[in-house]
Amino acid sequence: MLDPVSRVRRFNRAVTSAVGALDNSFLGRGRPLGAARVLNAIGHGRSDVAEIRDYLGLDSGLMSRLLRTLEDEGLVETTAHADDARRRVAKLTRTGRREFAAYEALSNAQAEGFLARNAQAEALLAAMDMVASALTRERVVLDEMDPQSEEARYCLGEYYAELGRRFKQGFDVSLSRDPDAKDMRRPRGTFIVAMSDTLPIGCVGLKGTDRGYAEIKRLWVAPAARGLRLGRRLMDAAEAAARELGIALLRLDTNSALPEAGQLYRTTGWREIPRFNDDPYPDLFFEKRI
Amino acid sequence: MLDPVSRVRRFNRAVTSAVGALDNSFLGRGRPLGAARVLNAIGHGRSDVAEIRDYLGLDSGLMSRLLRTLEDEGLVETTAHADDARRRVAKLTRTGRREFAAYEALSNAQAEGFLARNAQAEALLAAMDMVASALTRERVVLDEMDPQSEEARYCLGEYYAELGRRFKQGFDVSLSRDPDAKDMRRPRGTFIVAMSDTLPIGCVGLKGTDRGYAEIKRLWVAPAARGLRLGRRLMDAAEAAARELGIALLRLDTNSALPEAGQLYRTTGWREIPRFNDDPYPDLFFEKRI
DNA sequence: GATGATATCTGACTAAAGTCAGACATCATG
DNA sequence: CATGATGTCTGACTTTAGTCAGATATCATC
Repeated sequence: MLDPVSRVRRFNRAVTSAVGALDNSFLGRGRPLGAARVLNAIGHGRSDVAEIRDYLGLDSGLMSRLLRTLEDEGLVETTAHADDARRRVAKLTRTGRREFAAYEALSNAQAEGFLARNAQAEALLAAMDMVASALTRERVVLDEMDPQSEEARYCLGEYYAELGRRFKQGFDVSLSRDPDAKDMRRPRGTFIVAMSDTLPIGCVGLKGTDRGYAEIKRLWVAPAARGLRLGRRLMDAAEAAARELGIALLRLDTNSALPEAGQLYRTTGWREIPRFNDDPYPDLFFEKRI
Repeated sequence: MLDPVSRVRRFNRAVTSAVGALDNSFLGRGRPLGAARVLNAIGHGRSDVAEIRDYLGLDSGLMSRLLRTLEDEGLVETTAHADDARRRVAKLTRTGRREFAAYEALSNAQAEGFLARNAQAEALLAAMDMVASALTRERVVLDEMDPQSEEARYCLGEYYAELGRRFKQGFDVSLSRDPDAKDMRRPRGTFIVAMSDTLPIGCVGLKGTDRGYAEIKRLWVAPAARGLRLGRRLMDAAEAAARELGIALLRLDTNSALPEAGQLYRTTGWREIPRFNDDPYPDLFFEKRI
């Protein structure tokens, strides 16, 4: 009853019935679930027919028929793909967008209802983030993004907030050497965000300099995503990007108040070096030749 | 993307696909999901056909046919109910138990695999408990149980551990007036456990005395279940039980290090009274006439 | 023991989901 | 431009799920 496996299974039972309830509310719009799922996949930006089929795990025959019924209802239009006329691209018509919005409203209402029923919403959301991150860990994708994109700014905000909590003296961005966004764009550097579905759960910056090396900056992993070895994946991706950009030497600075970071660097081929800048926050400096 | 509703919806998507994967592994045993579900419901102790039908939300015709296919496979036997021959009772045959065990093994393997893939298992399990409790809050049932049952002892263990964390000086059960189990059994008193599915998530004891009042003891709500107003429900149930037992006056002691408890008592008709025992831990005393 | 209620079962459906083989157009390649 | 590969579509299925109207047996009650 109380062993870990039972707890996981209790969780499974609880969410199974919640998921079933949401499916039921979708049926309320008088369309079989299969068609509703295709409509929603298109609404969420999946346009390539093969991609949708793959995402929903449908047979090509079935997929084709579902698309046909949506076309007959006037909700979807399909056209040949611009680069390859064998492939088909689906998009919503005006009516289709309206119908999609109705499904979105159902989903949102369900989520809002759930939140409204529960006090302690923040603790609950943090728990849901954690579970969702663990469930989708195989599907975390690392995307290179502009350091001023919404996703990147979210990560950086969380990162600064965490430093503020972790450092005894707090953390004030303006005192730190805040890297210029332009140094973290190709071809000088890059900025990588780890996305779990639509939620950014980690980031790392590669900042180009004119001093014969590039710096790793802003490595952050969301609390909900710790234990998934995401820090390592982000560092690997940053190194790979550096190699692509012809960078041979990497440096970084960190603080001993972040022991898990130091640990990661030490076990992945970085070696400690003397201070190489005058930023007030770091007290540990590393270098890696790649 | 980052608003609460989106986070809930991301969670929904994550668990939807996890649930789908488990359903798929069930299909691997060559039996449609409907039949597998009935078999598993019986295996988990639901024997009454009407109860299973209700639990799974099936039409009586469909239920009947699913039972027939399981009987034809030799997995299930149905007999008339001892008290009412209209009702049917299903039980697994020897082969049925073996088949049920195979499904259990699949579920367990899935859960174990999930746990094995994730470090930080305890944090993750706590998060899953919290989410599951929130999802099933309408289905929390309060059961009177023996204070020495496994469920009760689990609750008490968690309760003591929490006091140890909350009290500056720690908490040692042996120093406290640990109520005798026999005082928390009918007809002197009772012990109530809040069960969410198979997990105990809260408890309260009603301890009979020979001093003209009964005491409320061991009110505990699992961290994962806070915010569900469970404390209030437990107290209401304890009062109702006291009334049933002809008890007119209730007392309890608590500690100001547990502010949410004091808050609950004050808002539910309890009034503070002078110390009425010499237990070293409490510093607040309440009374309520019912 | 007649009567209405209850629990299950059967027959006769429909709808939805899924499978599979081939048809057809298009693509990449030599 | 012939050839094999790829992506989608159609037709012809099967299986699963679900619905509904009686039929049948049993129960509680008068």
